[in-house]
Amino acid sequence: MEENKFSFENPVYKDSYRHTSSHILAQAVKRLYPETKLAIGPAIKDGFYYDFDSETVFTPEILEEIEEEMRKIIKEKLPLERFELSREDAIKLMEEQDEPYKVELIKDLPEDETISFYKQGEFADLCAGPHVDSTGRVKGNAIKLINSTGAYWRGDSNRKMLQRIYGTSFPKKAELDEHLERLEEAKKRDHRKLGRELGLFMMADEGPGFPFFMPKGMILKNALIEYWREVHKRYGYVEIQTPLILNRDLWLRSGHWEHYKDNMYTTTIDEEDYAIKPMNCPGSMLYFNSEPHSYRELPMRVGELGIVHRHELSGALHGLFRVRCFTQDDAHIFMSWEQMKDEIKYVAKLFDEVYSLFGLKYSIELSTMPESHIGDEKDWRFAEKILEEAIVETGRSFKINAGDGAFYGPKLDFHLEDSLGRTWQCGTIQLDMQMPERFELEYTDRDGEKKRPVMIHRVVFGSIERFIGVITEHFGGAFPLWLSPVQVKVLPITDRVIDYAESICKKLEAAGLRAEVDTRSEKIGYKIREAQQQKIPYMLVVGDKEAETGEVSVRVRQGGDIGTMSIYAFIEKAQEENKSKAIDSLFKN
RNA sequence: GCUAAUGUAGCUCAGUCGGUAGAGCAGCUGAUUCGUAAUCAGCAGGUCGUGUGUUCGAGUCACAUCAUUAGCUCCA
Repeated sequence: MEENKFSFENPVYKDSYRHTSSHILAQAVKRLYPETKLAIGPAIKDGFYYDFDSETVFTPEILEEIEEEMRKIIKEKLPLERFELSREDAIKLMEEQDEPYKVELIKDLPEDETISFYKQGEFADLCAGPHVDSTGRVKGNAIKLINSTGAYWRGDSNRKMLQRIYGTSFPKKAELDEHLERLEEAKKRDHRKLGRELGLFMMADEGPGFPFFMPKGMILKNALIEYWREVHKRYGYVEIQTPLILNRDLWLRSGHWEHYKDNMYTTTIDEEDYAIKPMNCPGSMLYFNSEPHSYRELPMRVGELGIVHRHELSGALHGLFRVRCFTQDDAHIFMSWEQMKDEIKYVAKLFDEVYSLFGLKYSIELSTMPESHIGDEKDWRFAEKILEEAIVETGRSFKINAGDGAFYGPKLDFHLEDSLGRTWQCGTIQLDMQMPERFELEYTDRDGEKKRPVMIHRVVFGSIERFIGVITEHFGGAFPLWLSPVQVKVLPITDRVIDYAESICKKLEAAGLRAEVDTRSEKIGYKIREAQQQKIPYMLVVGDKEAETGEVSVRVRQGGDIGTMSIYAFIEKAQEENKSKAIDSLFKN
C-alpha cells in the first residue's frame, strides 16, 4: 500500500501530480508574461491544462520557453503550502494581484465554502487542492506542453475566449514517451488518413461536411447495412423509407421548427416552405397515423435507414465523426405504457449483440431533461425513471448526464470504447411521450378504448458514417473479413500464371468472395507490399508450382505466409470466416 | 460560430533576401518474368486554395474570402 502512495495507480496522487503540474505552468507563464490573467487549471484524463487571458499569443516557440521555465521551477523544489482566507480577504488578495477571473470565481463560491489557496514560491493560486508537497516532486524531463488553443471562459460561448495550454506529465520519462507514442499510433489510425489511403471516402471543398463514399467505402457501408437488416429482421423490425423533404407545417407540429431551426436546411417550393429532414421521427409518425392500429400490433418496431441533413457549425466538422449529412440507422418503436420497460431492455439487448460483434466495449449515460424542451416535467421524470429502471434491471451501470436529453425526451446514450481507449457516442435510446401527443397517435386497446402510445427513438450505429469512422480507427483499417472491401488478392508471381490467377479469382467470386488479381508485371514483393498496405485480409500467391498442383499459397495480413492449400480448402475456410463475422481474420487450426 | 495555425503535382513535403516552381512516392511508356513488404530507365503532371491590393516584378508581403487542422461551444 505504502509504495503505492507515489504512484499513478493511486488516482489521488495522479490528480495531485497533474494539478501541481498545472500550477507550475501558471507560475511559469506569470514569470515570463506577468500581465497574463489566470483563469482555471485542472488535471484532466491525460494530463492537465490552464486557461489564460493574455495579449501574447502562445505560439509553439513560446510554449518551449514556458516549458523551460517550468523545469527551472521544478529544480527550485518550491514547497506547496496551503492557506485559508475569509471570503473578503480572498477577494482582496485576488484584486490586489489583479486577477479578475479569480475574483469572479470566489464571488460565485457558496457562502459557507472554505476558501483555500496554494502557494509555491512567489506564486499563489486559488485552489481546493490537493497537491504534491513540492514542485520538485514533478519530474522535469517527463513534463510536456502539448498545444495551445482557444477556450471560452467558463465554457460559455457568449463570454471571452481565453487561451488554453494543454500539457501532460508523468512520474517517469518512459511513461511520457509511451504516452506520446500512443498519440502517434492514434494519428496513424486516423480514419481521415486511412479513408483516403484505403479509398473509402472523400471530402470536397464544394460540400464541406458532406462525405462522398467511394466504391470501396460503399462495399463497407453496404456490408454494415446488410448486417443491420439481418439483425433487425431477427428482432422483429420492419423497414420503411420516408421523404427527405417535408413541409413546414410538419416541422412546426413536431417542434423542430421552434427547437431545431438553426440546424435545419430549408427551402421554398411553389411558395411553400419546406425543410430537409434533420430527423426521421415525423415521417415515421405520419406512417403510423396512415391507418388505425390495434394493441395487438404493439410494440410496433419501424426501422428506417434515414438520410438526414443538419447544418452543424463549420468548426464542429471532423471527418466522418461530425458531418452535415449522414445515415441514421433509425427505428421508432410504438408501444403501450406497460411495454416500455421490457422494450427498452430488448433494445439494449440488440445493442449489446451489435457492439460485441465488433469487439467494442461501451458505457451508458442517462441524459435528462434539457432547458429547452416540450411537455410536462412530470412526464419527463417518469420517463427518466423508466429508463433508469430498465438499465438497472439489465445489470448494467450508468452515469447521469443532467440536462442533455433531446428536446422531446430523455435518453440513454451508448458510448463506445475503441481499441485505443477513446470513447464515441454512437447508440442512443430515447423515450418520447411528447411526439405521440403532438401527432395525436393512437391505437385501439383490448377494451375498445382509444389509447395514446409512447415511442422509442433509437439508433445502434448512431450514424453509419460515424460508425465507419469509429471502426476504421478501432481496427486500424484492417477490417474483419466480412467488412473488407477486397477480401482476397490473387498475386501471380510471373506473367505465365496470369491465366491461372484469373481462374482462381473467378472461383473465389463464384463462392461469394470479393477478389481481385494483380496482373501487373511487378515482382511479388512489390505486389505483397501494396496488398499489405491496403490491409487486404488474404493474399494468394500463385506461381508455376501452384499452377501445376492447383493449389494456392496463402498469406494472411497479420501473420504472413501460412503455406499452401487447395483453392477449395481456402474457399471453405474463408466462407466460414465470412459467415461467422469473426474479428480475428487469421485462419485457426 | 469562436481562438490559433495551415493551404505548393493524386499523396507526403522542399522552395533562402520578392526575381514567374522542385523532390520522393503514385501515374503513364518501355525493359525486366522475378517465390512472400519497394526492379531499372524514360515521360508526363502545378493559374502555388480563391480574389483584390502593394511592387518594375508576388508561391513569398498586405487585406478579404473559402477550406482544412487543433481545441472551445454544439452534437449521431
